[in-house]
Amino acid sequence: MSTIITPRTLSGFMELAPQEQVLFEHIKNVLESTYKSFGFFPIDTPVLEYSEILLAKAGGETEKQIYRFNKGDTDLTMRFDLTVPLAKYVAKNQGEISFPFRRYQIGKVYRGERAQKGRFREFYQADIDIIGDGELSIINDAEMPSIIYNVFNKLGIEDFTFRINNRKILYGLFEMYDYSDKVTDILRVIDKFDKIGLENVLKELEEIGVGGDAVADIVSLLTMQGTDKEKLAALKAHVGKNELFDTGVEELTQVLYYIGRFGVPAKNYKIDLTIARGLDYYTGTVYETTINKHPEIGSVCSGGRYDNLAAYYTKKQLPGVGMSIGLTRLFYILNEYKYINEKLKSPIDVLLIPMTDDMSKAVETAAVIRSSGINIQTYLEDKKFKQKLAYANKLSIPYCIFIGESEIESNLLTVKDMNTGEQQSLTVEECISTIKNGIDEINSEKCVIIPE
RNA sequence: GUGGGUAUAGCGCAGUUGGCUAGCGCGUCAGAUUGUGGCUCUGAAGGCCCAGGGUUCGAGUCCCUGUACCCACCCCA
Repeated sequence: MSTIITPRTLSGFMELAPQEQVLFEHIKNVLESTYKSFGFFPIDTPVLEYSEILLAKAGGETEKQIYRFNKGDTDLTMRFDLTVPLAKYVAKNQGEISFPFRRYQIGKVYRGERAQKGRFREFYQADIDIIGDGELSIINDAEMPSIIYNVFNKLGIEDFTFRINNRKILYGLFEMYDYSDKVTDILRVIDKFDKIGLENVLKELEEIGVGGDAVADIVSLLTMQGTDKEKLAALKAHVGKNELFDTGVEELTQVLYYIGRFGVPAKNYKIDLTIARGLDYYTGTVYETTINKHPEIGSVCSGGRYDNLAAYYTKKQLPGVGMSIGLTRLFYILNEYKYINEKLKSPIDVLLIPMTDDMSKAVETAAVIRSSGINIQTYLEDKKFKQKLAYANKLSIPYCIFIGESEIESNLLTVKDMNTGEQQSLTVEECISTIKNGIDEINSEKCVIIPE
């Protein structure tokens, strides 16, 4: 015998059991249908691109985390997000696209970093972006979270918070105080405020050579507690000294004004001036979203506004705004903490169990039932009756139909509801409507059930 | 890339001061008068104890090296 190779999967690559995969697909479908309901078209771009395309802007951290290799003379890179490929796509097809261009894309992306709890090397992103031709209304920045709100709402996730900021405020503020050259470092430290607290933030800032009263003032402004109104008021007190800052404050005010009009409840969003992250192409509004019960896993949906995404590929000015759900991470949280509705884990509605040697009646009946839109499998193997039932049970199939001699004789089917254990004799038509009602009831349930 | 931890059955884990013929739970498979699953009971299959070297009469247990994985940092969805 030849050598056995241990079957194993790379670290950081999620591989699901079939029943979990069904739940994953359910969630994915909710995202997709919701995105469509807001007027987004799907696109799909390759997993591999020329390195020069994907790395046009990159540099720094992203470059280190990239999967890159050569095939022959071609320098290839695996996409690490869906936004850069979108930029290429829009630049390449700008002649055919009708602006504003609303597209969604759900696909796997790759980052060669160390895997961790809730952090993967291969993961799904579910992006929505709106790209404008030359200009794009700030109101789009308020619509974005409302779309994600709808997604979460449909899934059954209610306890989450959009944390919203505007980078112009941050950049303007640091311009005011002549710290422009150190913005990136400063923001990285301030971003840790939630984790390490005010004192450590100030200490770390001093370590990177940024200290004094001016810095303390900025930090206390950015980390101030209070309502959104109070934060906006505090920001407005600084208006008039820096144009960029003023624009940022104005934009944030607009976004906050409209987000409620788009139907997002006040409990689901707030200003957080310490948010600065996301890839560095963001230039205005930025968002981060956390499931309130599991902040340790990090953001499940981030995004923001970019003034000119495709600058590397075209001279045309193409501003956009987008958000991206980290679907793999979201699923990981929901699955890990058993928040997913187990009732949805079978793609099979009915298992038809024949009890005669001749299966013709069973096979024919299954075809009739299937044509009515019910997912049905016929159990064809020669096993004991209880094993057939156990099979249905293990796969969480909600209904079984038995066809034996007495059923053939009476021309009625025995239908068993696997949850209640109840059985009844029904005609094919009755059987179809009974099962359909049951299935509809199950499918109307939410995917996610998070206990209080 | 930096720091810490872990490596024993498909999965989750025990293995006490070196004495192992290596166990337990879950899962898998098979049975408990052959048209009724989940619960229970009985039984079975399944391990080069991560790899290589060393100490020892004797190593799953101790030491060294390597590798893989996990956690944290960094960064991010």
